[in-house]
Amino acid sequence: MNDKPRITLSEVALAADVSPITVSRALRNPDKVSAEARARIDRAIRELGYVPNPAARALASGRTDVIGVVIPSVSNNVFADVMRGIYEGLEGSSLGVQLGTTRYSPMTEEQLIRVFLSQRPAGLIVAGHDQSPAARALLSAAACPVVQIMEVGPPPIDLAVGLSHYHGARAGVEHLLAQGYRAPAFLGAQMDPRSQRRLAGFRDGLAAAGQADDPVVTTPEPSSVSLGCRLFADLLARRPQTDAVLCNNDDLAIGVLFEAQRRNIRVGAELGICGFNDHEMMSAAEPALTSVATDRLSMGRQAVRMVRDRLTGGGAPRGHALDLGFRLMPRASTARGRV
Amino acid sequence: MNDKPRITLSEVALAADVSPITVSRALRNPDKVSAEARARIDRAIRELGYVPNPAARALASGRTDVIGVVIPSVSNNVFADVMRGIYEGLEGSSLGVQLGTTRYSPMTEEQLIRVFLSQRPAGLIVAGHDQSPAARALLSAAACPVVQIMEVGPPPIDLAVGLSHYHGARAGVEHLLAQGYRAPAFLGAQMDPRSQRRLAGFRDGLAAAGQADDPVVTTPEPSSVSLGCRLFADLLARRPQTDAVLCNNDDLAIGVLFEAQRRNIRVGAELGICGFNDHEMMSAAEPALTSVATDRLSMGRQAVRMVRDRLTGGGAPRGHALDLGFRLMPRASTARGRV
DNA sequence: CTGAAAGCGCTTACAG
DNA sequence: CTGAAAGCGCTTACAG
Repeated sequence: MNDKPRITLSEVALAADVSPITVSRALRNPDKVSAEARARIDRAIRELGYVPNPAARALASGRTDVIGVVIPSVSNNVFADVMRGIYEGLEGSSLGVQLGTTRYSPMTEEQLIRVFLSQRPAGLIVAGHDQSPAARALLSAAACPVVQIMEVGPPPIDLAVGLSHYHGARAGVEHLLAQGYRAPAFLGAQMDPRSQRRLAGFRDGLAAAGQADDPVVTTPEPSSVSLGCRLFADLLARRPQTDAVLCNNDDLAIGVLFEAQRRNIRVGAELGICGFNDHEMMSAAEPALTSVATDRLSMGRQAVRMVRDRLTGGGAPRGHALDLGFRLMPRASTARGRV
Repeated sequence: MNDKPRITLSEVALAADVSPITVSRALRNPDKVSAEARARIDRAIRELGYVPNPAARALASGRTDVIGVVIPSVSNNVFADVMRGIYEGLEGSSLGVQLGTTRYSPMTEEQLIRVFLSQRPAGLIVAGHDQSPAARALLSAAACPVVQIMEVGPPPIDLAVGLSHYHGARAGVEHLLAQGYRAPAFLGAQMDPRSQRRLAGFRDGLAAAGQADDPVVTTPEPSSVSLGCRLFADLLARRPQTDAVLCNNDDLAIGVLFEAQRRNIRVGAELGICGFNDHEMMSAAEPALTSVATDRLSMGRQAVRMVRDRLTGGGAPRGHALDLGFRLMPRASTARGRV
């Protein structure tokens, strides 16, 4: 591995016959440098293949061109979508991403926030509102914009973008009841704070409709299609009269669909299924599955936009929360009348 | 946003009554510092809440504690799994991840590699073997370990871990033929280099069995379940005698399953379906779907391990490629005899 | 529009 | 086992 000596800003300056400061300026505020100087500098940069050293820049300026992103997991397709939105939002900027995953542990999250903040990032994007008190204190005192994503409702530490999971789930259960299902149940995995809020929405929706029992099957295990099969089997064993399920997310809903098919239960007519997030596969399924649609992509995009707006001087004031809402997508899986 | 002045190494040194160098050493090689000094330093660090400045460290040492990861996309669940493996492999180290996505563009990939390399990362993990010539040149000259993931076969630039997509797909089509299907077809989306290799494996497998026609439907669009439905519909319109499909990946296979159900085609008996990767949902589906299993998680883990081993002095020699293999998982969707 | 000086917070050899 | 000196490659005020 050869360590070819890097080209530095001073060498560019020498080649362009200006001072290093002027090169630095040409890189950051090109319009504050004369056109002639700029031309010579650009040429020198190109010919020498100069690439700025971000560590030196960060040390000298006390800032970094990196947005820290702290999420529970990358292999959860909800966060995968959010990440894609973040990358899309970053396009055209020189900002990079430093990604950390908490595996749903507030301790790990706090540790990551501490480390990320110590690098003086350009901004921080963190999932949810349930940080540890110490983490919240760090974020409140942060010298950069902080965006809490996924959820709105609790007052943001700085900025927030997301939706109300409580109301999304409540809309789901209300839809099931409106379709004429009498004994809806809730299936949940992972049970992170957003899932808890969805469960609360489900319970309140049921209670408002005068339903007394509490038909809920949850597990802390990470969500999956096969888990959906298992949870549904458990549910039927414990509460055979169940005629509809609101699933914590779409994976579980697909699992319920498969398990119902295995048992020759007619989905729609005999069993209503509603998912959450409206993953692309929901509308492709047979029968098509009802879900509560969320816009993970724009969640990521908007989070980056909020950081970028702050960086360019403007941006929303501290305390601003952007509610992206949700949309119930009724499909054949909750069409009780039909068939 | 208050900019509270950071604690520096010198302040820790002052508090611990040693020189800054000793603090630095205690941080990097604790066993080269006396136990007493170490105790005082640890205490000072804790009490002052000192966090090292990575930019200063990077500038002074010419190195960074970050592994650059360059992949096509984060919202593809194959890469999501790989990323999780990478994070698992990182546990217990102080290394971070800088993630870049190429959106399947070799130009963007080259640009990312250039930028990442300019930051002198601890290592670089890049997807595939199809970098631009300029990118290959950069990687060959890199001062850090470079691991090409996803695939083995082409000689690695430095290190590689993956599997042969050609042989995986070939095993898939051979299985379909062995099960007695007469007219298998190939369905492909995205068609990145790995997909192309799978297609080649399919074609060679067919040809070896004496099949003359070339039943292939592909699209450059990103893969999805609904795309699987559409491609299968196209395929049936163009080649009604098709009695089995080898899908480029599991999303498409699930789409084929749903579309077959919609058309009352009996999966298994009338139509064989084989996916690729063996996503968790394949075994949960009804009927369970055959797939070629790949181990994305250990791909990520092993890639990190290779970097870490190099960093600690040892590690595999340049040119080493680790073949993780694949495993055909025969299930009901290709059980032609049954039903 | 341009530049000389100082400094960001560490680590690297080199001594002892 | 410990430390004094120099320097990594930039940017920040401050002048002019």
